[in-house]
Amino acid sequence: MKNAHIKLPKKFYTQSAIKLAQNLIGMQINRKIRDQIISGIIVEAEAYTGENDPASHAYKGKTRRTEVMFDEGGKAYVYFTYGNHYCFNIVAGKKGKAGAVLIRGVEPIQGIEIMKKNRATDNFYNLTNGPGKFAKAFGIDKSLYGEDLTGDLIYLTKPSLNKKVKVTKSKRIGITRNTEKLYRFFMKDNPFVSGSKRINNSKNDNSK
DNA sequence: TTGCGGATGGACT
DNA sequence: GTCCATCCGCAAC
Repeated sequence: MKNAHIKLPKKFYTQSAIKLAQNLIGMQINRKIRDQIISGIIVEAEAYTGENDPASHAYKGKTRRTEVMFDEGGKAYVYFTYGNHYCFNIVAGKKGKAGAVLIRGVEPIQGIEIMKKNRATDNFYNLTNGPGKFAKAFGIDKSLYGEDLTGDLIYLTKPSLNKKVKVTKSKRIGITRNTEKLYRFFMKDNPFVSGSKRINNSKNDNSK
């Protein structure tokens, strides 16, 4: 099988969560299920540093749930929230230092029929425009906790088309602590960014 | 052992 | 626009 894409090296993930979040925008994420590949471009991500970030799960220290966040960057941190939803994070930084990047929005480019099946919807623009939606569309669950992102099950690549990406930053979403920090990064004007609600076939201006 | 908060999404009005 | 289902990890007792 031809591999036009090159996997991002382990070293890429050892940068800080904040830098990693910015640099992940525009990268391609690939998921292999059985013999099928699902992939998409990351358009939205949030950084969670361990220290001095009360919004981070790792803020209170290492626990069984968060221990992978203290490991070396380049692994998957998957957690379950609100009883219904999985969220997928990429561990950042060096071993011993906590940090992770939450993937919030992805633009589908391959395996779209599988995503529609996983999400049980036909609405293309509603497949992956949110952390829980993305995880479900990509078949992500706790079995991927700690999975190496340079492996085969789920891995990141640099797209062959290396377009210049416009990255905007804002406050993070859905948290109650440390909300002022501008740790959320996203691709401007991309319909798969989660902030804009109610996206239909016709794009209305987001008045808010 | 119990109680509770949470980095959400979907159904419904 | 509003409300609510529903699981896991953690702290307290």
